[in-house]
Amino acid sequence: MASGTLAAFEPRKTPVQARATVTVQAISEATIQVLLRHGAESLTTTRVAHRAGVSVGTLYQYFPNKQSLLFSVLERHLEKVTEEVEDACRRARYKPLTEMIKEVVEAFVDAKTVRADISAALYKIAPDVGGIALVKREAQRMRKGIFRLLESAPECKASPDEFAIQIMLAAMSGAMRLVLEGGDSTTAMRKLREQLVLLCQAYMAATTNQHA
Amino acid sequence: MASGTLAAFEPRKTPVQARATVTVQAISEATIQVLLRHGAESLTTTRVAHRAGVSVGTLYQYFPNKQSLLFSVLERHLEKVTEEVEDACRRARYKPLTEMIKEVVEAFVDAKTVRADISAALYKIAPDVGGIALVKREAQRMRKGIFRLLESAPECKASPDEFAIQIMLAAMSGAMRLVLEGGDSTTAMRKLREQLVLLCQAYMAATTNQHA
Amino acid sequence: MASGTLAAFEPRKTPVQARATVTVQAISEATIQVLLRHGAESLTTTRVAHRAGVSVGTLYQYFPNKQSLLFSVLERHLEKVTEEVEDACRRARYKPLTEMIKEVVEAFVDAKTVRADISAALYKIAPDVGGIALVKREAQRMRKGIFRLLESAPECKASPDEFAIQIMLAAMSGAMRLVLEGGDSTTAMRKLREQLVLLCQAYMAATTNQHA
Amino acid sequence: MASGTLAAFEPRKTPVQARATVTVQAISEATIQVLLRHGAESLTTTRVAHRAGVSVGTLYQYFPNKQSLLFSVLERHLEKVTEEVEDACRRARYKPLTEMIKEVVEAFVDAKTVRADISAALYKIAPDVGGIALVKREAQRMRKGIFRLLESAPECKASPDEFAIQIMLAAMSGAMRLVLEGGDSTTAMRKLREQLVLLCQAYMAATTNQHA
DNA sequence: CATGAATGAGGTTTCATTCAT
DNA sequence: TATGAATGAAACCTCATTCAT
Repeated sequence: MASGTLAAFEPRKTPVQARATVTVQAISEATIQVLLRHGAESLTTTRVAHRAGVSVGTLYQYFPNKQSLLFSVLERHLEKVTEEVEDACRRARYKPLTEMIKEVVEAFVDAKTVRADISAALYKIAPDVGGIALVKREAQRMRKGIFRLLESAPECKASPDEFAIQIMLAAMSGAMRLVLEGGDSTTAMRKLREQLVLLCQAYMAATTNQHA
Repeated sequence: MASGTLAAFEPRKTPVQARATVTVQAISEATIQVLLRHGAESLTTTRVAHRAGVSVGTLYQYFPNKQSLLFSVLERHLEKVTEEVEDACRRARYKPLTEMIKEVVEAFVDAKTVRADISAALYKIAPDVGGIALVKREAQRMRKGIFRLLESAPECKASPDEFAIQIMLAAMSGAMRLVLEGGDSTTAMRKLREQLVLLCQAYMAATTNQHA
Repeated sequence: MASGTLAAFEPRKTPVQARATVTVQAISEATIQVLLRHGAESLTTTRVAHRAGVSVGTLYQYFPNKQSLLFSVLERHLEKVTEEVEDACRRARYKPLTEMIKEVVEAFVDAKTVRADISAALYKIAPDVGGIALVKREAQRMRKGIFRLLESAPECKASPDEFAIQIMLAAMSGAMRLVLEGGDSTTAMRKLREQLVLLCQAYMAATTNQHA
Repeated sequence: MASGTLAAFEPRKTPVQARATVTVQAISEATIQVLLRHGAESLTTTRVAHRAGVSVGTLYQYFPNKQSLLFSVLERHLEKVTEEVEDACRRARYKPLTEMIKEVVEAFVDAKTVRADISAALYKIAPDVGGIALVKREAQRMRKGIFRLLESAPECKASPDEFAIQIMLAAMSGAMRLVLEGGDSTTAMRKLREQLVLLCQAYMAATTNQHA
C-alpha cells in the first residue's frame, strides 16, 4: 500500500436517489465524529455505521472498504483547505508582495484552524489511507495558485521560483501540523499565525533578493 | 492513547548481562528491518522476533508490549537527531548568527537524511506509539540548545525569542517530514537543505529586527 | 440442504405475459454468463440481475431465492441432455444392439459437449442446489428410455437388466464429468466419445451373456 | 480459484513438538466430523476449531486458510484410496488379466466404501478446494500403477493402452461418485461392486482385442 | 410491476500476548 | 531464561433478501 497511487480509493457508487445522498453524508459525518470521540485506532466500520444510523452493509454500499471511507473524509478536508488558499490567491492579486503572503498564509492557517480537532485527527489516519499522495496533489494545486499570484506581484521581475514556493508551503504546513498535533492553546495558535506570516514573508523576500 | 504521557513506554528491564544487550540490540534492528521491508501495517511482534533470531517470548522479556518496542526505536532515532543538533550548537558558539543557523539547520537535515528511509518509516508509527509527546520532548531539548547558542551570538542584544525558535524548529522539521514522506530525490534533498538554511536565517533575522 | 427433495426449487410464478418470458430468459442466460465469467463463488444475485439488465427486485419476482435460480438453469441443461438421449432411443429402435448403444452414448456425449464449458460449470453448483435429486430424476428418465429401446433389440430374449443400465449410465456420465471438469482438449474428447461407445457396448454384451 | 494449480494449499507449518502433532490431528478429524454432522455449507473454521477443542487461532497456525484445511483432509482421503489401489496392483502381478482387473476394481470400491459417508461428503467440497487438480494427480498415480500391472499380464502382447486405462478409471470412479452421492443402500453397493468388475473386465478385453 | 437502498447475521482471518515446558 | 503453541477478542467485509418508493 504505502504511498504511491492516488486512485483506487474512489467511492463505490454515486448515489442517485435523494435518500442515498443523505446516507453518504451521514456516514462521512459519523466518521469524523467517531474519529474525534474514539480515536483512529478505535474507528471501526461497524461503529461508524452505527453512529450514522445505518447498517454496515449500507456503509459498504458506498465505500468499498474502510480506507476509501477515511480517504474520502481526508480528501474533502484537504480540498476545502486548498480552496480557501486558492480563493485567497485570487483576492490578493496585484497587491504588494508582503500583503500577498499575509493573505495566503492566514487563509491556510485559518482553514486548518476552524476545526483544529478534525485537522489534528486526520493527520493520524493520513498515512494509512494514501494520504501522502493526496497531500502531494493538493500541495501542487496550491503551488500553482501561489505561482500565478506571485506573477502578478508588482515587485516580480522574473518568473517566481517554483521550488521556493514548495519550501514555503512545506514549512508552513509542516509547522501547522506540529502545532495542531501538539494540541496547543488558542493563544499559541494566534501567535503561530502571526509568526508564520513573518516567516514566509522573510523567506520569500530572501529568495527573491538572492536570485536578483 | 492519544498524545499525553511520555512515560509508560520504557523498556521492561535494563539489560545487565552482555548477552541481553546483544539481544535487545538485535530486536531493535530487526524492528527497523521489518519496518522498512514490510511496512508498518505488516510489522508483527512475531515477525520482528523471527528476524531478530529469537522467539516472541524473548521479545516480551525485554519489551512489555509492541508499543514500547516501537517507542524505543523511535526514541533512539529522535535522540540521535537531537544530539547532532546539540553538538552543532556547541560547535557554533560565538560564530556570527548566520553561521549559527546554517550549522544547526544542516546538522538537523543531515541527521534526518543519513537514513532517510528510516526517518520516513518512523513517521508512520509515531502517532500510534506516543510519538507526539516524544517529539515535544526532543523539540524542547533542541530549543534549549539553540536558545543558549543564540545567547552567545554577538548580534544578540536582548534575550532570544523562545517562541520564534519553536516556530523555526517546527517549520524546519515539518518541511523535512513532508519531503521525506514524499520520497523525493536526493537532488531535491540537497536543494531543500540549502533553502531551509536560507529560510531559517531570514526568519531569525526578521524576528530579531521586529523586536528591536 | 443436502440432497433429498426434488421440489421446492420451482420458479415462483410461471410468466404469462410475453415481456415476463423475455425477462426470465434474460435472467437465466445471465446466470450462465456470470457462472462462466466469474465462477460459482462470485455468482451473486445482484450481479446476475445486473448482467440481465434488470434489478435484483425483478429477479426475486421470478425466482424465490438464489437456489431456485441455479436449479432452474441446471434443470434446463439436464433436461436437454435427457431429451437428446430419448430422441436417440426412439431413432435407434429395432437396430442391432451394438448400433443402439452407439447411438445412445454418442447422443449423450454430444449433448454434454456442445457447451462443454456450461456442463463443467454446472457440476460445481449442482450439490448446493439439490442437483443430486435432479440427476437421479433425469437418470431415471434415461433409464426408462434405454430400457424400452433394449426391449426392441432383436438379440433381446429376456427383459433387459435394469441395474446394468443404471451402471452403464453412471459409468458414462461419471467419466464425462471427470473429463469435462478436467478441461481436457477437444481431441481427448473425441477419443473419449469413441471409447465410451466401446465401453458400453462391451459391458452390455457382457451382462447379457452373463445372464444367458 | 477454479481448478489449476495443485500447490498453494500446503499447510502453514509442520508441527515440531509432540503437542502440535496431536493438535493437527484433532483439527483434521474435527473437520470431518463437522462435515458429516453439519454439511459443507455449515462448516465454519470456528466450528471446526471448537469441535477440535482448540481456538481458531490455533487452527490458523497450521492451516493458512479454510481451503487448505479442507484440501488437506481431501488429500489424505484420496491418497489412502490411491495407496489401496497401488497395493492391489502389486498383489495382482502376474495373475491372469481378469483377476487383475477384479483386484484393482474391488480395491478401489472397497477403499471408497469403508467410509462411504466421508467419501460422499468430500465430493461436495472438492471443487472449492482445488480438488480437480488433486483428483488428476491421484488418477495419474493409479494409472501408472495399473499400467505397470498390465504390463506384467501374461496376455499382454504389446504395451497397454494408456488412454483406455484412463477411461476405465474415469468410468469406475465416476460411477462410484454417482452412487455414493446418491446415498444408495449397502446392497446396491454390493451389486455395484460386482458389476463394476464386470464392466472393467469387458472394456479392457474389448480394447485389447480391438488393437490386435 | 420494477427499482435499488437498506439490512445484518455471520464468516474468515489476524495478531498481541501469555504461560507451560 | 528461552521457547513457541495456544489463546480469543475483535476487525473487516459479503451478499441473500426485503420493502418503501
